[in-house]
Amino acid sequence: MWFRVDPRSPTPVYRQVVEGVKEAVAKGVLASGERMPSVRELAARMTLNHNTVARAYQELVREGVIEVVQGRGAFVSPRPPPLDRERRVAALLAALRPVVREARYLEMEDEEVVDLVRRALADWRQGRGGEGA
Amino acid sequence: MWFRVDPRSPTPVYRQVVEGVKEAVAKGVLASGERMPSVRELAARMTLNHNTVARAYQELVREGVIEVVQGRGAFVSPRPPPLDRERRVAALLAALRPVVREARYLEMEDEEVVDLVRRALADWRQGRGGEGA
Amino acid sequence: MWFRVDPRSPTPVYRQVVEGVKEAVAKGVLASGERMPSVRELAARMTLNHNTVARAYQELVREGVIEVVQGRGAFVSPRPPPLDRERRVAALLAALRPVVREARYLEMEDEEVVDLVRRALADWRQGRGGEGA
Amino acid sequence: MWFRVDPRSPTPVYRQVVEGVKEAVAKGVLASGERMPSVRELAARMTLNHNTVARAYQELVREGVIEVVQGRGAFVSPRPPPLDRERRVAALLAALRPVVREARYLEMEDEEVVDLVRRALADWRQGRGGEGA
DNA sequence: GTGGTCTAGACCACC
DNA sequence: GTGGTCTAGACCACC
Repeated sequence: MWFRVDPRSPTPVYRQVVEGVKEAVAKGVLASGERMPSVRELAARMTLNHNTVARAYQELVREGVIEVVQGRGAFVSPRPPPLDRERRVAALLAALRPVVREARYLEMEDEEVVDLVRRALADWRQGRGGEGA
Repeated sequence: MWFRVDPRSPTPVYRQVVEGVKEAVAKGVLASGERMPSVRELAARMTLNHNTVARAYQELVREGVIEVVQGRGAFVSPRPPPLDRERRVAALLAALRPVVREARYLEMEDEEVVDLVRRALADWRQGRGGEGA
Repeated sequence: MWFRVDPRSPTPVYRQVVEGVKEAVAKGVLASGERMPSVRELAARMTLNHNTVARAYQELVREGVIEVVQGRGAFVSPRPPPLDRERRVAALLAALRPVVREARYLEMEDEEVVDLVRRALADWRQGRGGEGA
Repeated sequence: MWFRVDPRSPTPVYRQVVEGVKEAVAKGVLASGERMPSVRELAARMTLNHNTVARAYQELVREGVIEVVQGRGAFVSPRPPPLDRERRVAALLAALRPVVREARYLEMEDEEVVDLVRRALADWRQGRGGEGA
């Protein structure tokens, strides 16, 4: 599969599936319009409960990552339209809050934080951004 | 109080208290060595149960943010020693992963992400980093 | 159960549960990977509150003794990796301090102390290491 | 003073005083029959509450480490008679239990544990066994 | 069914 | 007065 799931992680399994799929899309492993495996197929392949995978798919639909066509299966969505994107950028900004808070607690300089971000971006590119939640 | 708590948030209330206190320390609202309100007083002021606050204090002790003196109360710690800091920087890097993942999913350029981070850092400085958990 | 708990002991009950479980693992009563009784089941069997047992389990997770799998229960961990072990040896050394102090107060010779330790190790092997906290 | 006390330690202050005095006796800093400072004097010198020191003295009497002579003050006891000693050796053996338990959990060999004990004994002799509880 | 969290209220050791 | 622990009972997310 394009990602792994750790049942011992504190992040719910269904959430890990959601993130795993998004990551696969981000990395181009799953292309726009590509057909997703069925809920039961993915569940079988990853030895997960199909209810768990179903819930993940629901969430992915809600987040606009995939689309379900009646009786024909699920497909990777085209990239979200600009408006939606704005909302996501806002979400990203919100996601940065705990990071900034911790950085401030550690009395890090702005540039130190920025350097760390660049490093995180580079890590990802080198494929080292592979697992975990 | 220096922070708010949302009982309907998925993050547990005691965790929100932990983050709230760390944020207060980061912002200088709580100074090194300053006396914390007693567990019961904070609980009363925030209309939480004393057990919930006690758990938060224990977590804060474990994270080195506060220190408890026998029957006298809790006090804000002096800043964590540099060694401890290293471990925290690593934690910060880990905290950046989901952010990077989302950014990649949004097909943002590195510099776009960096700009967003700079904005988040600036927002904080302007005191707009005030609420949420 | 594989251990007993003394509600009047100065060591908190939840701590006694932690030690009891570690002892069971050390003795092989609980094998690596084995499923732990559920929090509520153990609580019922020991006539403790489920909260107390839950706290013990959380502590055991933190110490790497058990692992919790989402909605399926807790399991005994594989043995801690060597690195972690180093830290534990240090802890063991620290735990020896009060023993040494008492021995010195009793004016015991080094070899007397060592003999006592050998005896304690043997006692354990003979299963006489069974009770107390 | 012959020892220090850490108010932030989880071990009660009065207990630290007890251990501190025993350690001083063990090290010969306080000799048999020597006069102890009065409760209030020791409290003043260590900036502790006199109630705390009083409690420690009570405990020291109970353990046979010091003796109080009506109106004349407290004195370091002569070393405990052999019978008493036996009881203490038993106590020492009991104190070894948690150490043995942890060692067993770590799957340490007997000789490894013995070596660690020798090291702890040597550490003490080199005066490195000075503080902490 | 499984663990995790929270309130409510009591009790305890320590200072 | 201060933090720590425990029982009782309710509720929740996850699988």
